[in-house]
Amino acid sequence: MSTLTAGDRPARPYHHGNLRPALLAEAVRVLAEGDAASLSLRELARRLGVSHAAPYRHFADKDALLAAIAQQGFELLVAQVEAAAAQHPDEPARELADTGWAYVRFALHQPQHFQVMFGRGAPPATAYPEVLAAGQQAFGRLLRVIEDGQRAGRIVSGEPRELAVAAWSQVHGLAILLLDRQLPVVDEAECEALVRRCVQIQQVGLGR
Amino acid sequence: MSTLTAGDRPARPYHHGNLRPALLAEAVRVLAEGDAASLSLRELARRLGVSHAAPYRHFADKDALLAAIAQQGFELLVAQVEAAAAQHPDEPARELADTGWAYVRFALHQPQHFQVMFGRGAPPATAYPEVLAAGQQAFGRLLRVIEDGQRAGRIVSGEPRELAVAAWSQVHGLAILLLDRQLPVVDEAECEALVRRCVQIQQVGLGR
DNA sequence: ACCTGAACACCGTTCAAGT
DNA sequence: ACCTGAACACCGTTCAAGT
Repeated sequence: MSTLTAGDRPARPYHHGNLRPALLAEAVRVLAEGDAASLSLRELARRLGVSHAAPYRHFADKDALLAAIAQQGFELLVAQVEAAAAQHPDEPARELADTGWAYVRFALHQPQHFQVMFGRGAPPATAYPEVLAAGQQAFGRLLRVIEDGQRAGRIVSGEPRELAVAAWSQVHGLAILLLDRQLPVVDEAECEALVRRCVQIQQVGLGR
Repeated sequence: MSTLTAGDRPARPYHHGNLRPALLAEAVRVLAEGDAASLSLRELARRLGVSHAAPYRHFADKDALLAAIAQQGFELLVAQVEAAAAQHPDEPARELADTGWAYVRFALHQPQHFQVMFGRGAPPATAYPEVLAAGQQAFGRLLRVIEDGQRAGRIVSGEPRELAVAAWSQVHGLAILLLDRQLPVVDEAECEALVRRCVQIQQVGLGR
């Protein structure tokens, strides 16, 4: 009874060794169906066939679990933005537009991560230095696009950090409003069109 | 014992009549110290000296209470944006900048309302038609600024709704990032400078 | 009409104790 | 080293019963 014969599959494969990654993966799965507030450590433990106290061996508390997911998210975001920016390195306008759309697409495709990274029940990033660092790396990537564009004479001169904040806040706002369903958009194609149009407006200028 | 003499103050003034507004006011007070997730109906009831079941006489559930606060928030926002926009009706660039700053200032000064209106544990606006309508009224106010500017020849031509979305997402992104402390800003003066600079960048155009 | 008290099914977190 | 089980102090929500 207490030993497994060859044909048996262990009923709870997470008992030893990989509970931490299993908790993270399961959390992302649960987040896909709800928000961070309705995610519970007890439910994760239940799903993984482990006692409700077991997660506390791997995470100090619920916020620490969320912070780990946020960090993961920033790494994914950096990778995707990087890939988008790399496609047209000598067309700054297009590079910026692709970068912006990659940002919003990430928010729409990985809402679980995005929601934990920003807004709602997200743990205050300031309390988790690794998360803060991951976020700044993503910002740094955008900064490079701006600086390259300035060198190529295709982006207005000015403090690059300010221009990057302007560009970031634009796409960040779009991502949030789209996720909150505050904009009348039905499918992803419409999303992309809207985002590219807004980025274009920002490039050309709203005033006259 | 069971009657109040002239000098007595009733220990629980909310027992009859005004529990609903009292709950809303107390909720805003509690939200000032935490987020929507950590607001509890039981705590509100406790603070108001009422049983934990009493709130359910006035709100179907916790989300309904939050939706009522969100609606209040949209009304406040519309009033403040309206006041800002009215100051320089014949200088569209300035009007747009003032409107944008009024939006972000609202988010910074009334974070309790802003958080419930957008993101985090906010009740899905789609479930509360009054909230949706209040939000659209705010958007409509911005739309008017854009259209007036176009008529005056100071804002680029194009679909006004698209231009309004671009402007909205810009300031909305700024508001969220500032509230999340993702931007290195220390006081309100710096916030205002940053917001006005971003709005200016959007007006002049990022590209060249 | 409005409020109470008990009840149910949940949480996060801690801690002694087990293997 | 990692996990369990009981325990504590909370939740949201419902419902019979009180005034």
